[in-house]
This record gives sequence, C-alpha cells and structure tokens, in this order.
Amino acid sequence: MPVRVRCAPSPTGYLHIGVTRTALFNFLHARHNQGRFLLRIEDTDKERSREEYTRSIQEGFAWVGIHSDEPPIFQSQRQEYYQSLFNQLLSEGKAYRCDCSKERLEELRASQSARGLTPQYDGHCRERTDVSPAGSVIRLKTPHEGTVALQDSIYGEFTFNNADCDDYVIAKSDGTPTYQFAVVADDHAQGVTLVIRGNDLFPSTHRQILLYQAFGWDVPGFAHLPMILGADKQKLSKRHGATSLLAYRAMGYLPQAMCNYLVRLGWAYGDQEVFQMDEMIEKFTIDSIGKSPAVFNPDKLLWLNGEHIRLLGISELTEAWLDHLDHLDEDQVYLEAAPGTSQPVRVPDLAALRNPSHRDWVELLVGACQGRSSTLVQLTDHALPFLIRDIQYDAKAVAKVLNAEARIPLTEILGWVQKHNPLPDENRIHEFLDNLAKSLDIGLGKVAQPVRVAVTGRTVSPPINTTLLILEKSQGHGILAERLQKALLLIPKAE
RNA sequence: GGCCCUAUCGUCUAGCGGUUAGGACACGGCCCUCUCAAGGCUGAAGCCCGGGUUCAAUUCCCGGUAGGGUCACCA
Repeated sequence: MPVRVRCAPSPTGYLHIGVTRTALFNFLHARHNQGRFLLRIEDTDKERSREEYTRSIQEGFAWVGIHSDEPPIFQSQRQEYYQSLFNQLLSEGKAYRCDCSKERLEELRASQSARGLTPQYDGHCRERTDVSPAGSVIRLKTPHEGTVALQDSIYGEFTFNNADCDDYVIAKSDGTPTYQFAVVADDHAQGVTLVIRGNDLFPSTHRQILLYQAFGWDVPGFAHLPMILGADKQKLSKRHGATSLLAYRAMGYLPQAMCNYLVRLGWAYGDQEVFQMDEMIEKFTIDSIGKSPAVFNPDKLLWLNGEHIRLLGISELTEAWLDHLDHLDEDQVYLEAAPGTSQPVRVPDLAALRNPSHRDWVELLVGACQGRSSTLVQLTDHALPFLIRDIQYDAKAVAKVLNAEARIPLTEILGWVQKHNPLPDENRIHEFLDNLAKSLDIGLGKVAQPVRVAVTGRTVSPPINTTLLILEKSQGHGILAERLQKALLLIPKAE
C-alpha cells in the first residue's frame, strides 16, 4: 500500500517550529518511501482561525521546501461531507444529540474532580430522543467496556481502556465538526496510511480509533513524535524565544539549516550532524526516531546554520542572502511576536545589490563574509561598511588602533593607493603591505589593523587586501583615499 | 487528582548484556593567524535512585523519584 501522510495544522497562529518539525518528519517519510505528503488546513475553529495564519503556514512550508503532493484541503469547505457523516451516525444510533447546558457540564466536572475522578460526560442525553437539533451538540456513543489496541510506530504496543473514554462531542452546536471528528473524517477521506504527529495528541488517539470503529473504517497507523521543550524543560513557547518558523528567516537562518536542526530533535543517523535535504530523505526512517522529548538549543542551531552557510556555493549564498533581505519587511511581524529577539541588520540600498552589473563585487563580498558569518544577519553586518558611503567609526576601535604608531603606515598606504588606480590584485596588495611592515620593522598587524579601522571603521573585516579590493569595487577607488585621510585626522596629535 | 509517556555529559544524541560509554553544540587550553571567524589538536563533563533477572547490567523486569503530556462545543 503506497504511503500517504499528511500535516494538518490549524491556522490559529503563525507556523510554529514544532509543527514544522512534524511536517518535516511526515514529508521525509513520504519521500523516503516514494509516497505522498498532503497538507490539510484544520480551520474548524472560526473564532481563532485567521487568513494570515494560513498564509504563514503556506509561506513557511514553501520556504523550507516542504511541498504538498496534492492541493491542500480546507476543513471549513467540507461541511457537507461532515454533515452526511453525522447523519449516518445518528441514524445508525451510534451518536446522539445532547443539549446539556454549559453550567450543568461545568458542575458535573467540578463535582467529579472534587471526588478525585476524571471529568467525564455522564451520558445524561444518551438515551433521550427528544433533543431538538437546534442548538444541540452531537456526541459519539462510545463503548464503556473493553479495550482498544494501538500499535504505535514509535512507542510500540499500547492498550486503551474504554472506561476512560466518555461520549465526547463530535459536532458543535453550530453543526460544525470538532477536531476529534474532523481529523478522522479527513484522514479517512484522504486515504492517510500513517498519522505522524506530536505526542501531545497521543491520548486523543483513543477517541479517534473509536470513531474509525463506529464507521467501520480501516484504522491508519500512528507514530507519535516526542515533544520539543524549552531550556527549562517546559513546552516550547514564546517565552523561550522565537517560535514561528519565519522569524528564523528574518533572523538570517537558512531553510536547510532549520530542517537539519529540527530533524535531529528526536532523530539520529549514527554520529552524523550535518545533512542536506536529499540525505535526510535517503536516510530517514521512522524506527530511528527516539522516544524522549528534546530541548530546543538555539546555540546548536546557530552553529548548524554556519555550517550550512559555509556549505553553499557563493552564488547560492548570495541568492539566500538577497532572499532574506527581500523578506525583511514582511517577516517583521514574526519578530514582533517574539519579544526580546534582536532586530536584523538592514542594507540601505537593496536594489543596488540586485543590480546585475554589481553581481561580481556582490559575490566577492559575500564570499569574503561567508566564513565569518553564522547567520545572514551577521553577513549583512559584515557587509555594511562596503555598502554605505559614510561609515561610522567605532569609538573603541579608533581609540585602540588609530594611535600615533599608525600614522606612518597609514600615510604610506595612502600614498600607495593614490598611485595605484585601480588597485592591483590581492597578492600584490598583500605583498605591498608585507614589505611595508618589514621596512618599518613592525608586524603586519601594525599595518593591517590601522588600515582596517580606517576603511571599515571596525577592527573586524575580511583579510585586509580583500577588504581594500572589494571596497574599491563597491564604492569606487576614491573611497580608499577618502577614508584613509579621514582616519589620519582621527589620530591624536603628538605631544 | 485520574490516565499516559519519558529518563546516557548543561544540551542534542550513538549504544540495542561484556565498550577505556562514542560523536556534536556550548565551555577551557594550545596551534594557525593582519582582525574576527573558520579549521586542527586537546581538556573538563554523563548512564536518576533502589531492588531484582543474569556469570555479567547503561542496556531486560519491577518500584521510587523527577520531568513532560492529556483530561473543552481549542486543535
């Protein structure tokens, strides 16, 4: 039987990284087995569902490359189907209408918990035939004896006790299905063979199997994934930082790094840490998924992102960077949902970076920043001195490096730069700097650092010869002398 | 509270009765070096506790403890 799996998020919030991981596991399982991966939007909660959340789900999945093999279905558009199923159950006597008031239900629950019992519906309307359809809910008539067996692909064999399950609500009073009903109805309709989902849904599997049995449908397989926790071992939430997937795009993470990190939460392939998407597909199997919950570790994600940044070719990395910059405005909303997240660095003139005639120096710049950036935000930051006309001189850098000692080397370099328009190649520049240091009998650092601070305003930049070269290409040859002269003025006058 | 799940360095994990308990992130040191990274070498750090089973338990079983999940006309 061909594998059919699905991801069924509800659009009641921006696409969460936990949901993304679940989707990824489903996706990998489908691809690994030449099966199909489906997307279903569970928008049965009219109060909380929002269009923008649906968009964020689709945008997020598109970003990480999790593509549905069939057009997504929306539960809000399937009322007729659900209605016919309700009618079937009702006419077969497998479900019944219930008009118990909220108050009665609350009292019931309160008194049950007071006695140390699990709150359960007491079957008050189970045998009634006089309940009006208007304003009533529909409950499934569940067996109160016996057991239900579950073979979970991750947790193994399990037995549910029917005494623990009450006659739960399958249709709300407005006639729309509850989650418990809609999942089953649609997993069946979509021919889902294996339900891979979060472990928090484990208990509800009992109710769902009972519903499959009421209909006489084949029960799919189940695989419950261990949860993702925050650093305090509590369920991952906004308190732990950004939880929406697209916030990570804004923070400069690569989609492949996100997938790589998320797949390693609960899944391992020997000692391997770094995976490309095709490798994950090739190596992913359900039986190597662990059972214990995993703490989300931003440090490791950061490291992994750096690994993936360094793995990319210059052209690919440039595209990824531009894509990140392109989405900064629209992704702002995801950052705002995560208080405490630092703001990304923006470039003043994105159009200039996109200009095809600038492509050569842009790629040179990206290549020069690649090795020292763990995120695209860091890359932007490193690139900044090459992208703006008037740089800010870092006060500490100036105080430390632009001292009296720096005057002679800077003056020498200024003269050399003025005589070489355009600059020679990187080796020649290095040769000149090296010789200058030797002739002054100082270390190369005593030459390079003042130049670095002079032309970038900072103590950190790509190798100094590369820095000079890219700067000339991006801002024009004149910028070099301009900044060197400016730096010379920043050196305190000798006593 | 009822029901359920989980338990290897701080974190992610490998292990599937006999290992000097391996790798990775983070952390410390050293090397490389024009800065910052990256890279290389290296150090510290772990089988939750108690009973069994067994010639032998990190590994199997039971109990405890701790953490987590779930008990809605949310999903």
